Amino acid sequence: MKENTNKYTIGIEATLEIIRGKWKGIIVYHLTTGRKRTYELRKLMPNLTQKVLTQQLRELEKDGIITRIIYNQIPPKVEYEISDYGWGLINILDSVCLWGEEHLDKVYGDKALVLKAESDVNF
Amino acid sequence: MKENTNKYTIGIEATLEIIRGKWKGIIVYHLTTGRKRTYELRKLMPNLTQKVLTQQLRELEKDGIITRIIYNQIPPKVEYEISDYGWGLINILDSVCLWGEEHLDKVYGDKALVLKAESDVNF
DNA sequence: CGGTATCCGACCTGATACTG
DNA sequence: CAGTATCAGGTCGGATACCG
Repeated sequence: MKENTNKYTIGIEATLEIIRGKWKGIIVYHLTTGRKRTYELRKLMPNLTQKVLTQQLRELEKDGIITRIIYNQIPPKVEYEISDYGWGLINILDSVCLWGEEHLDKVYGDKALVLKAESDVNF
Repeated sequence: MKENTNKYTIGIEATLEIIRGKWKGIIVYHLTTGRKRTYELRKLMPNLTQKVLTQQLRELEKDGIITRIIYNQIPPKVEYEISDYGWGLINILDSVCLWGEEHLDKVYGDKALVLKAESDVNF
């Protein structure tokens, strides 16, 4: 059943719904550097299991954030890419990320900066 | 035990962690219109139980987003207010909200606009 | 009035095994 | 290589009852 369709009161809820998934932020982050194959994503996120990865990718696809490109061949090949629509969200989230990093600085001090240095992109 | 201190890889994770709670967005939203007493918040969000409200407020407080003002008196009086630090986040989230609203338009069409009209503030 | 304690169910995530 | 199925564990939110 579950007719719990209590829709959002404010825009933030809608956005949150989309990136709430534990890994979605990181997945999208990795896609900002370019189209990726499934196993590439797996290598980039070793702690993320196949199942959950697929799951989260499906949701992101459903929300129109990413595009799934299927090469019909053997062995299978699938690539994921941020859609034009998705880029709109990402550009916005960029400032959120900056805030988040500053927040980390405040809360954890320098420790938080370690990982930051590992990437060029902010998001 | 649980030494799962796998800290964030990117800023977005930190921010998400803060507003991930199901009600946090809405709570903060209501506080944007000014300092509120506990029972005022409860009236504004009838579907939110006392326990969860307190819970989410505590977390927001821990993260420095809101301030808890305790009047030491009988009967008790407590007020919640967005901190200066919290406003920093909110200003940023504002553009996220706009995106969210547009997303709603895209996904649900006009239906999504109903609630939008009920408030002056974007967030 | 504001908050804590306890219990429970739903959901989300993860481990493992298997399919085309 | 990419994805599905199944099952188990943890976390979160919600209902209820009680305390200062």
